[in-house]
Amino acid sequence: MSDEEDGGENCRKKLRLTKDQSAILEESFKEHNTLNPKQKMALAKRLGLRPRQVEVWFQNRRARTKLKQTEVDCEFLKRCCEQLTEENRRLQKEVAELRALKLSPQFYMQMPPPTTLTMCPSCERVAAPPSSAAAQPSAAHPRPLPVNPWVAAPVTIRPFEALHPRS
DNA sequence: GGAATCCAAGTCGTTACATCA
DNA sequence: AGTGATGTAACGACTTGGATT
Repeated sequence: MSDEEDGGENCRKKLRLTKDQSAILEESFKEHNTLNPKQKMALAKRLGLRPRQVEVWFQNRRARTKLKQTEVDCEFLKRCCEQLTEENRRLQKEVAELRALKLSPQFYMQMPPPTTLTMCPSCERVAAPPSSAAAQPSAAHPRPLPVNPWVAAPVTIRPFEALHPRS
């Protein structure tokens, strides 16, 4: 039931390529997503199509591949945004808690142990962490998101005594 | 500079399929 | 269960405009 090659002078629309034709085109597209004129002619001959049809198929395929990839990227960025929003919320909360602690120095001793940066609550200087590895992502705390320069790493403030030990 | 060619982007018309009354 | 109307995604083809040769 093939209406292939009706050969009319004004070969109007010929919709729906056969499964075999589509498969061969897909296979060829996987190898190279653009065709030079020689490849186009050869492929058209092999498929029993006009070179123009092969050309159009490749143009459409590129466009639709790009569209699909854009959708995937968009979805990924959406998830990144959600994660960053959540991290931002968490950090804001942490900052608020630390500010509250700063106003109540008697609670310094009850703070959890430091993990990353150290800061003197009086002079507000940040000291280098005991080990630089502590500031790096680890297997236990991977950072699956792409690097985002606008997102600061979590900050942990050390108690006053840690920066100004009594001799 | 103008013609020819290629490609991306946007669009249109058709087809296949799913859903519903 | 069969059927026609409707909506929608996929697809082939076309048009247009920019870039390149």
